[in-house]
Amino acid sequence: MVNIEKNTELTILNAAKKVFHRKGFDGARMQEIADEAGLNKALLHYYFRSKEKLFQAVFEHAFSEVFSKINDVFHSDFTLASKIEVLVSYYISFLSENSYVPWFIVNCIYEKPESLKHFMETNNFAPVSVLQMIAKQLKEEYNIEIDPMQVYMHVLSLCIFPVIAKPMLQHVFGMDSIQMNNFYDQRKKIVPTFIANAFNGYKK
Amino acid sequence: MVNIEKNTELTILNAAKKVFHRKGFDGARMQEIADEAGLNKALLHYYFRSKEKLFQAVFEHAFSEVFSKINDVFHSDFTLASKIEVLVSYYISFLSENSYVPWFIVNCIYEKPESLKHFMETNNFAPVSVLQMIAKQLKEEYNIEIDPMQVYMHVLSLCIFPVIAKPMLQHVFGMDSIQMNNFYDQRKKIVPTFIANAFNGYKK
DNA sequence: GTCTATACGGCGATAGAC
DNA sequence: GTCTATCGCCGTATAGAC
Repeated sequence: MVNIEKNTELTILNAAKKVFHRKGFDGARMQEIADEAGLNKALLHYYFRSKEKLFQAVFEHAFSEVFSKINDVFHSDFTLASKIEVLVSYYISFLSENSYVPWFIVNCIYEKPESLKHFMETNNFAPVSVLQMIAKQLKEEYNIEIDPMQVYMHVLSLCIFPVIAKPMLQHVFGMDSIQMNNFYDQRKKIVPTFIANAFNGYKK
Repeated sequence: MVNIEKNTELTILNAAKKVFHRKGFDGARMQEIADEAGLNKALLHYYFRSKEKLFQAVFEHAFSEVFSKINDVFHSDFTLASKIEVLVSYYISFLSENSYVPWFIVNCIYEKPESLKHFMETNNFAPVSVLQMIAKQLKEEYNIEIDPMQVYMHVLSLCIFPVIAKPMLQHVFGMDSIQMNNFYDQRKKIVPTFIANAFNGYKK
């Protein structure tokens, strides 16, 4: 592999990202990361003391990439339906092109829950305000009073699960890559419509 | 641990189930399974030749437990809304009490896709007929014509993802076990209502 | 900073006594 | 069938030359 990056540290980090995303923590090998980076195994330990530390760096990057978007969108100034439309569209695009990311995050949380705890402590991430925002808009725009956490879960589920299940769709239903792309592309319209229809259903 | 089971093979299988579900394939240790079973490591190899074979046995059990229910319900004789209500209620109960199962299955599919392939080949599992059934009922009962795979994914997503995300809910929102139980219990009503509302929304 | 060589431990698997 | 002891490999981490 050609070393395009300016410095070695970044080369290692990018290689580690690829390998951890493919294999998870236990499955990844320092040797494989070294090969991917076109460097020597000893260098990984020179820059990041241990496999653990290297993993932590990769995890935090992936986690904030996914979760910062939610905060941004929900604290903007649009209707709930618009916010959901933007969020769903963004997620389905981003995640279906990086389909290892949601698996990676979920996998981390089961394999190494300390990673998430560490992330939560260092970045002071405040997801509760998102819930308050949802509750407020549900009440004002639809006159619905249900646990905003439930709605939050509906939205995340409909975006994230189908991406996690990608390999299952391939193997169980034999979908090829063109069918997959169509499927995710259609979902960008279908999911916001589905949610909006559901909200309107409560009104009557 | 007390050996309650009749035969050793079953003792090992149950221990293996617990450990694989906790740690995944790479994370699990044959020693840990032996300890969990209250038996010796060598015995695992006596009954199941290798770690691989033992894993395969555990995987197939978990996978068929989850997927056979879908087939049963969708080939029954009720309205689509009723089917979904039954399925959602069953899944949320079963999965929230066995929250490692969905993670385990997803994890397997990323870590060892051959496992799924092997399962599909030995049990001739036909999920396409479920899709045809959904399409038929959507048309007849709601006059909706959308890709049934999309609807199928909506249902699975809303059931399975919140269970996969359980550890995230605990760590990010600090929910305790009582709050979690309430949350999943409420979902049994909220999700079928949500879906039914959405379907009715297409009518107008 | 980057490399080669190697120490050290852990884990899957097997041999062999009972 | 069940156990103890041990082999042999592989993977993380480090020592040390350049």
